[in-house]
Amino acid sequence: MMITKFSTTTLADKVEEQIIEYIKKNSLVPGDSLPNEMQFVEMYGISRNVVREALSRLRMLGLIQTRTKRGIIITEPSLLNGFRKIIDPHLLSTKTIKEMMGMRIVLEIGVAEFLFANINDSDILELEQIVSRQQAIGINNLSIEDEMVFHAKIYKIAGNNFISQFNEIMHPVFVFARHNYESYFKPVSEELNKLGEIVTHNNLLEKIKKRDKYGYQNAIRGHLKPYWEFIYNYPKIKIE
Amino acid sequence: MMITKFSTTTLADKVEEQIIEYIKKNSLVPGDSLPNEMQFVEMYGISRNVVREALSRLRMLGLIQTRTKRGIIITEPSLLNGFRKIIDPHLLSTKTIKEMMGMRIVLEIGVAEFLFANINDSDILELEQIVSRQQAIGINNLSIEDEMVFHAKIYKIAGNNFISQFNEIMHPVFVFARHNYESYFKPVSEELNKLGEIVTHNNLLEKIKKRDKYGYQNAIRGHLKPYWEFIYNYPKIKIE
DNA sequence: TTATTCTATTTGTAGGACAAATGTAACAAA
DNA sequence: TTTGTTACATTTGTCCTACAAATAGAATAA
Repeated sequence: MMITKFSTTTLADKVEEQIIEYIKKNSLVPGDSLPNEMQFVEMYGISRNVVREALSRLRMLGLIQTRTKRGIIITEPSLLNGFRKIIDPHLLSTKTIKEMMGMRIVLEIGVAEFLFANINDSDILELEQIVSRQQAIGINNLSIEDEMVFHAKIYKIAGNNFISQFNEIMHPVFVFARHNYESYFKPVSEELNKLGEIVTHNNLLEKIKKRDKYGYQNAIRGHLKPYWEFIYNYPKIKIE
Repeated sequence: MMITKFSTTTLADKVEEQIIEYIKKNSLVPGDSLPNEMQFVEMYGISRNVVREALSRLRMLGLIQTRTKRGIIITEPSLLNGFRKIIDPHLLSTKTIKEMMGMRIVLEIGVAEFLFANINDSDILELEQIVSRQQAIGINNLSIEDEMVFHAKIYKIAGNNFISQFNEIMHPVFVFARHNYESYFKPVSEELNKLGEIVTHNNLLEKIKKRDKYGYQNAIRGHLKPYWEFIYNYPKIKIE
């Protein structure tokens, strides 16, 4: 098998780069307008198709908006648009999925900083409602969507919209992973259960009520233990 | 001023969506090939230009590769390609920049989990070298690039490539912020200095050597205090 | 001054043409 | 038969022209 020649840069690739460069060079900010298509055609000596391909990409990323007659306007890009589009777990390697899980653990632990800085009594009330609803369902019947409600609320309290979005976008990866690698996750969960090491949302909530940040971070670590195991040990099955 | 009608979905938008849908519906994975351009033209009853615009976007995201005669092949997308392209700090609102800073704090705190799980003696040796080189330069002469070398190494030890990349991509935002909001950061730093609360890389390294995770997380919090201040207090200047 | 109409401009879409690359088949040579 | 070469057909990459749809701004009317 030949080594893949990956040097297939098209004109659209170059023009895309040039236009981004143009924005930076001229210190354009959201609200400013760009040259129109034909001007780019003349500037770079290429066909309108190519310009349109490049602009189409920037449009998708939310970097520009286009309107007839008005031309092209720069907008504040929605940072995670591209990310959202391509996160199809089926397309990700196990390595990448492990990295997503690592990201999840890091975010959950780190976000506790902001969680405990911001939380107030009414937040705790809402968390209690979520938890009691979930206890009614029963821990074993909890779907991953139910599971996520609690964590989404945590992120919301932490007050960082970007991180909330990020977590929401990664969510399908975890759903997929726990389904696709069920033969791994199931015995791990059972083992943890046997050892009495399952950490529930209620356990997390207890720490939150006590405003015990370190306790919470510890508990989160336990709560996400199956991911940790997966990252370090898959495909071997082993619990320390 | 009129309310912006944002419903300008073009055919390219729709076709892009359709093709992503096509991939999911048919459970295609990296290595599989897609219908060629003309087949999409017929499938959706549109012009080749539109198909090419849509494919051009997917190509940019790293979701597909195209080669003459061979057609279109699905590849594992590089998750952060789109993100990397649009992170131009000039285009970001202060709100978004604050969110990036929050992300930075969360990552640095959270990544300590993996840092302390993975670190070995040779890593510590390398960290010592980095720190002593930086001490030679002097803390006040440290450029933000120098500053970043230490943290990049931390992420590398933690062993999550995605997070490393993520941090690297966000880096210019911090460079920009500290430059653009210098009138805020400078007095904050001076105030911290007066209070003797500056946390250096050397301080961090001490905690690492003692394998003191909680101490490290605490120290990181201090190290990133200016960002924390910015998030909560900008444009007001205030240190608790 | 205000409301309406008209016009010119700009993006969105379609379709044709050809160049460049290359997988595949046909053929030739060992 | 196997291997190497050549020719062909297919597919992407680029360019071009044309027209529809939308609309900012000018011209006009009330």
